[in-house]
Amino acid sequence: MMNTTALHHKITRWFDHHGRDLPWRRPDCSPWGVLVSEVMLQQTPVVRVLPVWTEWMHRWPTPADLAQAPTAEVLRAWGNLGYPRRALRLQSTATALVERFHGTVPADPAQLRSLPGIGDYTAAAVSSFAFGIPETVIDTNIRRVHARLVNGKGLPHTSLTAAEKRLAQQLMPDDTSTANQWNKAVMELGALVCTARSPSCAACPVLSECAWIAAGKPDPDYQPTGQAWHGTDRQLRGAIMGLLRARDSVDRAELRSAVTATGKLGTHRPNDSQWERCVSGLLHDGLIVATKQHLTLP
DNA sequence: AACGCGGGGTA
DNA sequence: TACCCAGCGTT
Repeated sequence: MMNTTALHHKITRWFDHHGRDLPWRRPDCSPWGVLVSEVMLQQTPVVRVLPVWTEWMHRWPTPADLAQAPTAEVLRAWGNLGYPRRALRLQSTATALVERFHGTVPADPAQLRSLPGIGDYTAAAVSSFAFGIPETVIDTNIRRVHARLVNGKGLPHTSLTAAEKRLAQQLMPDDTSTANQWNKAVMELGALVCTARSPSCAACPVLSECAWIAAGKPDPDYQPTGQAWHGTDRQLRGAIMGLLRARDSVDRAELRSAVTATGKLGTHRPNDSQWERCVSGLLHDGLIVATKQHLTLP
């Protein structure tokens, strides 16, 4: 293992000067605000989350506020962040916080992990960022920095390995305050400098320690297979949700023409089975509800 | 371990 | 066009 103390110093110092001033990082942001930001940031970039988070925290500043909100309004406020099941789970988490934690956010990662939509990453992130508990945080940015800096790989493997977890724990500073700064700093380094596509190695504070640089920046071991979009169920589900966010309801007989008229499907024309599969899937997920004649948000 | 799940910005 | 993004839950 390399000299980790030098890495800690260089990367946290870099963060002090170059870290972004994001609202959920400010000292006056509540743990609830941190939790909301982390859920919104699950697979959605910072720039798209910013305006939605700001409006969200204005409307529902505490878990109790969100728990009491109409779910249809919650889904509309979620807007086009994507993966709207996250919004349902966030409201369910708000209810659980009221019922099980007196309306507060627990600091214990195991208790956080028990909440709907809170996985290993989000539990560790909230525990560290909101409460200063030095949990080992591992997100896609941190994995990529570790893969390059320590292992000399172009990108980490698709799935998180036990070896990666051990490495992340070994790299954690012993000092609590430094450990929490390290979590934020490595994540930010991955987001701003050590990016997936075209990293800005000239701006990197640990360029001279980087195993990937030393190895001649080899290409990733594997070929990423991107998600399809055009014609998929996700596209159609998203188009149906987009229509219902803009309307009170839609007549079931007019669903196809109304969704098609939004233009969100491009040239794709779903067949009967795809329409049926997507509508029943949205019903099953609780993202829409059906009366005899209409579909609406919950 | 692999898959389904949104949507938009970027190279 | 393909890839990427502060992942999670299910199979």
